[in-house]
Amino acid sequence: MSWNESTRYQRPTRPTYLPPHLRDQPPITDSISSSPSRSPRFGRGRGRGRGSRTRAPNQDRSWGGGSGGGDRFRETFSDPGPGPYPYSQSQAQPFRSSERFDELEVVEEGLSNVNLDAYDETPVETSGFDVPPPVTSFADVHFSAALMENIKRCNYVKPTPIQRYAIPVAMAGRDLMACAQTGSGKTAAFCFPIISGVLKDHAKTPAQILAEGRGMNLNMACPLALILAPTRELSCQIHDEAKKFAYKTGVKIVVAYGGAPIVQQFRNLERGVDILVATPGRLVDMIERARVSLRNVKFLALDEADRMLDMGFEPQVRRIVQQMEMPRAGVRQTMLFSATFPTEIQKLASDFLSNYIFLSAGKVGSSTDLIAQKVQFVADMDKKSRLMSLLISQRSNGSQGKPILTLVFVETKRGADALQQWLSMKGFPSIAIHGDKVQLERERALRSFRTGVTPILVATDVAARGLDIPHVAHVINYDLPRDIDDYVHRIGRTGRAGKSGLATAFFSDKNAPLAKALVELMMEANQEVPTWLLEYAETYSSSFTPRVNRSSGIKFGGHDYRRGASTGTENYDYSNQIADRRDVQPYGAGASSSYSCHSSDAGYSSPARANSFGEGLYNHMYGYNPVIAGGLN
DNA sequence: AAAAAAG
Repeated sequence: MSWNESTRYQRPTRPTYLPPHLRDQPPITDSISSSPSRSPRFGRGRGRGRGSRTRAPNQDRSWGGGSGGGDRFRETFSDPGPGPYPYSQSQAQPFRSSERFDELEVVEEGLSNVNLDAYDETPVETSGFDVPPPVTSFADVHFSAALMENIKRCNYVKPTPIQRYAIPVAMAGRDLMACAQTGSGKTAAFCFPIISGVLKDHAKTPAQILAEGRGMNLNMACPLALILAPTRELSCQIHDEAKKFAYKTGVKIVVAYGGAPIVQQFRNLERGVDILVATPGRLVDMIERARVSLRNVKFLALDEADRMLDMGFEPQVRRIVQQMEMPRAGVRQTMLFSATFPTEIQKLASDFLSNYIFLSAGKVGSSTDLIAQKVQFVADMDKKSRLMSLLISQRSNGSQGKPILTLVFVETKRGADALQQWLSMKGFPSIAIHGDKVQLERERALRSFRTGVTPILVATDVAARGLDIPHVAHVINYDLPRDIDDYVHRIGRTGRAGKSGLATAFFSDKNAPLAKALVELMMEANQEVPTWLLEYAETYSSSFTPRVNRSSGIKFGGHDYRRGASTGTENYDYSNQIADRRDVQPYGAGASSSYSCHSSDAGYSSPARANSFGEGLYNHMYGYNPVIAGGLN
């Protein structure tokens, strides 16, 4: 890196005396560059020299050694080490989270064991003005050496489709609305460019920074980037992941969310923050207390953006984005990511964007055919026994004695507790997570599930979106959601990072409104649809749905709504699609199946394909149990 | 009639 550290402007992060005549002024004096450096609280902790003193003593600096420790690092990192369960790799330490979340498993494997070829065939749609061309490798992007090193450390070998397209767009400073299948690496797609952007900002001279009118602020954090997420756990996860990407770059990342002591989070902010990851409520609180200002935000990312803009969240998010000190669209860079993007939400979201590029990676509907989807008709009163049958048979088919991580979604918080207690009573090690639990319990539940201590997690939709829990082999929709988008996100907790997974849904009478959308989604993903479900779909849609209905029809987005706009004086460049080959490794030992497929019609796969490996996994888990196998469909 | 997000 060529910047001269001694002349770098260090943004203040702690109440520091500033002569009144310098406040909120762009002073020319060089006292700015020398004054901050005297304070040990200043600086961004570049990992050496003065910066390292600013690190919290409990921050994890024990691994990785110096810049020459790369090889040793890789060795440690790729070895999960001994543990009760093979996924306890966070205990190998390389990217252990710091501070109070060091107990939260950071099991994100980068995309190390991942079969990236599974994504090669993904069709990608792009639209908007002057779409920057995709890259084929991270090396094609102009990332700084430190960031590139971290990308390697995380074992990111090559970019996923969404990363190939989104990263150049983001690096070009363009606004972005991105729709990509669950588990395909969205977090990295916005984190890499943001970290890169922050690094470029760090390289600026004091004069450049002051010329932008960015003054010092007493006791008020002014992050350069803001990442919003809909749940506390997701914001933690993004924080943990972003920290790995920013390791030893000096980029400071802080997380803020409710249910945890705000003072601790203030303390974290005081140490300096470049990138703030937050849930909306806590962020608003902090802004109102004048401990955070959004005035310097240059990068805004909304993860699960469609959720952030749905009915419950929209006012809060709109307030943050439009009514606080946030620079307006076009001044800041805004990136919205989700696996689903209903048209109505796209319209709302376009308020936040300026001349944006729309990306859609994955098949229409954004469900993935890496997930084998099964639907069983189960009357409500029979659900418990059916669940038990499923669990018993997969228990006996577990590979090598390892528990099969099973995520069971229910409708209500009370229902989650009740089912979990019943399961525990019946001898199934399980734990529940929902929004009525105190934060510590929520985190404990997640950890206990991740590590396999309780291989069954009963959850509400709090766990439906974004959470990356490696090795979830089975998602059971004990209660189906009302909204097909939620279904897409729920089943997306399995089949992540190129692995295949299984999703089983219990469909009861009251789910009739979902039938049509479910059928369309399953057909899109080349899943076998039971005939009774087809009948449900037809019956319900003909007699109960006079016209296009909220819960029927494909509404996940996957296409730029501007394409359909009749006001189109603009010329969009549509449908840039790629197709290649794929190989898939399912979870579990015995049942690997792979294939390759060349497709010329832009990635729409043959019906036989998805089922071929889906059935492999399915048979692996259930094929030996005639009772269960016979009871399906 | 649900869940989530501030306390």
